[in-house]
Amino acid sequence: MGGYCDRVRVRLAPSPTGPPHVGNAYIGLFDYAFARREGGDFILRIEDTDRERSTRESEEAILEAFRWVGLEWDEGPDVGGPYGPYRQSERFDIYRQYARQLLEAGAAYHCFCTPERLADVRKRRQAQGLPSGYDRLCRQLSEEEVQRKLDAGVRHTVRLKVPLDGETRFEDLVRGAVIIRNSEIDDQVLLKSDGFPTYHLACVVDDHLMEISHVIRAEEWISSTPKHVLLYEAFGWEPPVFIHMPLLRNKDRSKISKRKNPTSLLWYREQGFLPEAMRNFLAMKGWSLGEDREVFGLGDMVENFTWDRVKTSGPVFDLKKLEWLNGEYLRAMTAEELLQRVLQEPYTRRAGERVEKLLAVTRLIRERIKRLCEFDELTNFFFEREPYEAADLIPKKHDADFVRRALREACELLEDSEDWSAEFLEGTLRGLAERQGWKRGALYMALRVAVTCRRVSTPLFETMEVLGKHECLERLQTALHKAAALD
RNA sequence: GGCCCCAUCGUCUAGCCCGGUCCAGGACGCCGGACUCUCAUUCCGGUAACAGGGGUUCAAAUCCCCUUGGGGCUACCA
Repeated sequence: MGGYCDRVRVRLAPSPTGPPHVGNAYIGLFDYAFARREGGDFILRIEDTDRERSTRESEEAILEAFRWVGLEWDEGPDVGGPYGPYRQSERFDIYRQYARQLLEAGAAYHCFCTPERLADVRKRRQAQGLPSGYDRLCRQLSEEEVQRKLDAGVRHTVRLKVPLDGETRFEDLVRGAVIIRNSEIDDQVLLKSDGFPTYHLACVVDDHLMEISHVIRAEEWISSTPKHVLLYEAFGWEPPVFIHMPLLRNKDRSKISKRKNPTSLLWYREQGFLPEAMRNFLAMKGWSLGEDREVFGLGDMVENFTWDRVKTSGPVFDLKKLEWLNGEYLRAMTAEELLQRVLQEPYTRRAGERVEKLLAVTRLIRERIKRLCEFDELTNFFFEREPYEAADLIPKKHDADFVRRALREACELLEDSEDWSAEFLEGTLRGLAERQGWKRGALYMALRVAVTCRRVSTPLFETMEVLGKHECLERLQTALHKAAALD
């Protein structure tokens, strides 16, 4: 099956025209898994043939983000390799040379048509029910005419001479045979009028020169693949194996887009999704480990990777499941590990606090945090007193009077205590409730708001222990003052 | 419009390639319950699908065809 030798070589080829895209990471994950499984090479190639939109900043962000999700490539613009350069903008001479070769062999031709005429032709053909494309006007030009126009410096492109009849087919490894009549295929532009190659030329030339054995890419490329196959034929090269992964989808099933979904890896990172959760989640789109196991690592994927477990229907990108997965990984960590992850990005502005306190706090939010970016919001009251409504102190089915009594009694009871452990606090306060005939929940709620300034918080007694006696009593006093104004 | 790809619970999926073991399994979500100082975690339980129609066959989610639906491409963007 294709290839020049048995070695598996795959490539991920992003265009640096925007923020790092989840779709790229998705494909990269499969590149990586397959390459590692087969003991092959994983190459990163930057496809910056669009000089209008490509930027260096984007390229750097992409590399950084890919590293973040855990992709490791063997060859690429940053690490080098024997098939470089790995940035297409640095390979323009190569493409021009191969385009010339095609021209000389009569497999390609110069096209002098203007964009206006092209648009016009397209419209006309579509109205006639024909495949919209170029009408091949310049394909008939005589050699003399072509030469005259070239000498006159007329702007032109170079197009592939697609066979007028017959059909082109390729065998997609996961989808089977795809066959298309050549009459449906457009005479693809290979060299733009600015002399730059199009994706199609650059991609085929590079995949050949870099000895790529398997081209793994998204489904949206299926319809260009026959053009590529024709290009391989024109060059007399053997095409690689093609694999088209399904397209990630928005909720409405359209191709995933930033209008309807967060698509930038940067966003996921900022939000505090773990790279391991991200990988796991992406791997589940279109591939399954089997045995109903959904939580698995990259290593598991590599070890068990086969193409026959890849689905071809487009999966909806479902944040809910990602969040759940993220929680699974978060809860599997120790408080120490979790805190380390919070500090390293950092996801918090509390890095300067005492480590013991940070750790104690982390222990209390470990089962409550879904994304690392929630750390500060979840723990803010440990570090500062937050404003709250006095009315919040009143538990359901109780009144202001109850609050005042409860807080006063609690203060008196705790004021002289030496012990401030959670166990002690719980025992004492439970005793208070029992003696007074109060509902425990009500007493705790009043205290919770007084101490944490919130109605929803970490467990009361552990929280009080972390806060310490002094701070707790002061907060209780504050609450008492607030409650005094209540009626 | 033309061409191509796809089709199991709301969502991700197992099963399909190698028809019977599937009145279709798991997970997320949702709903209910247990636990409980709130929230969360955890644990139980429930909800819910083979798009439709024809074939082939003793037997079809599984094979074939059609229809319908969804998606992609249709650029001198990738």
